[in-house]
Amino acid sequence: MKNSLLEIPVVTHDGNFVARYSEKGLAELSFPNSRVSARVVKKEIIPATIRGWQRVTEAALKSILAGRPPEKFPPLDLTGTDFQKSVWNALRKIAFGKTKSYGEIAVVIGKPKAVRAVGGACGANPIPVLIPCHRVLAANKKLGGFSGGLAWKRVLLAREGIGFSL
DNA sequence: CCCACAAGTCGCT
DNA sequence: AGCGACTTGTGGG
Repeated sequence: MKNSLLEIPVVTHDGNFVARYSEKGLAELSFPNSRVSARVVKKEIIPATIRGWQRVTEAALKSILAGRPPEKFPPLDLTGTDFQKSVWNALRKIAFGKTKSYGEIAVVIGKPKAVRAVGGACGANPIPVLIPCHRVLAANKKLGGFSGGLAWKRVLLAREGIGFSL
């Protein structure tokens, strides 16, 4: 299943993100951090279904980067443990422009003491931005960390008009 | 204020 | 089995 992932660049004003699709939907998304050798798959071999998802993904991504809530999300093909899926699911419920702390997420999934585990699951989030791991701040509204690069977390929060401490 | 530590869970070595 | 990771609350200097 992993081998059949289709890699497609998503061009935005902030650089080229890379989306990876499985037969079930969007499986991964990465920041334009390292200028990945834009290994573009020939359009002809991209199934129409995936081209449709790509269009939605691109629109959603651009909306968020422009500070607007996305209208639609592509189907997501999440791979992970039950614990991680619970966390990611909780993350998707955070309203645009709102934030939650790692501790609050832990409570939502019914394991109030698993705050640290939540951090780990967020770090393992395969689809940043669409699954708003950046809307999760530490307890005192401080930034905490971010696997995609702290700079991105700040940019994303700023675009959504979210305030935070340092 | 800064440092150390423990706790719940996952993934890599 | 051990350790680090997008944490947090507590305790001591």
